[in-house]
Amino acid sequence: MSHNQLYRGSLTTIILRLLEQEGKMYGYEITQKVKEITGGRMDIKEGALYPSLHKLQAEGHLTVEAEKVENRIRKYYSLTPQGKKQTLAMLSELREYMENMQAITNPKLVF
Amino acid sequence: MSHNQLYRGSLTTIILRLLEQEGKMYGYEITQKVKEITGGRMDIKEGALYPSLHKLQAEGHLTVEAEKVENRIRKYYSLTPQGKKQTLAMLSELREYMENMQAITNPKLVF
DNA sequence: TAAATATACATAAGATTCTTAGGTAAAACC
DNA sequence: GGTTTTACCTAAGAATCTTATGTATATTTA
Repeated sequence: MSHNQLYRGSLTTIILRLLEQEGKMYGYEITQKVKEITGGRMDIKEGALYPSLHKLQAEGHLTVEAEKVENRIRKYYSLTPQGKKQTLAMLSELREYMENMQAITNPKLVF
Repeated sequence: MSHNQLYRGSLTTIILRLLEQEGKMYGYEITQKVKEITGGRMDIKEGALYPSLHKLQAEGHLTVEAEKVENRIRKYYSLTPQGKKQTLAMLSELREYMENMQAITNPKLVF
């Protein structure tokens, strides 16, 4: 993801949020989208991405449909209703995480 | 830390930043401080904390001095010069992480 | 006053999530 | 024709955490 341990644990949130925005995406597309959005500062590794997608699918958060484009297979993933709920939950947890880390690293001044 | 995978990878940053602010702290004190700052929403587990402190010390980021208070041992940790550099580096990485996650989850509108 | 909780340290087994390294295959570029 | 890009995949090992357990003293509560 980025040589940086902080990214550990956030891949699921990223996948879900991108799918919520884009409707449906295939794996390789997700890696490129993340590079594009972050100006190359984040790099989703395929060894992390594909197992994550399979797990989300197994848990019922994603559905998949294969499509043949230019003689190559693409597997398009999209959110199930359960996956949409999960996305909202994880985005809310991300906000709470950031607030907590802000509170710890930038303590408010007490008079 | 918090049932939530997002926190995975941020313990080191938390320890270093608290030590930067407080000068010196002992392990148990760190767990209490984090609870206090986050209103109980974060809970550093001892099974994660102590190995982390030992690792930071082994890497040369922390020094330790034991002190006996009310017949109990406290191990006070403080930042080495190298640890201070590391703290700045990790805080900068935290900011970059948050900016990247913001960019992905709250995409700016393009007109 | 006895039991429970809080303070204070520690380690070990197992879970989870990642990186690294490898593999297959077709299209596009040089 | 060889390299890069596109597109999927898995397995071994690393890193970080949780859970469980252990030791020991002090304080609070029933």
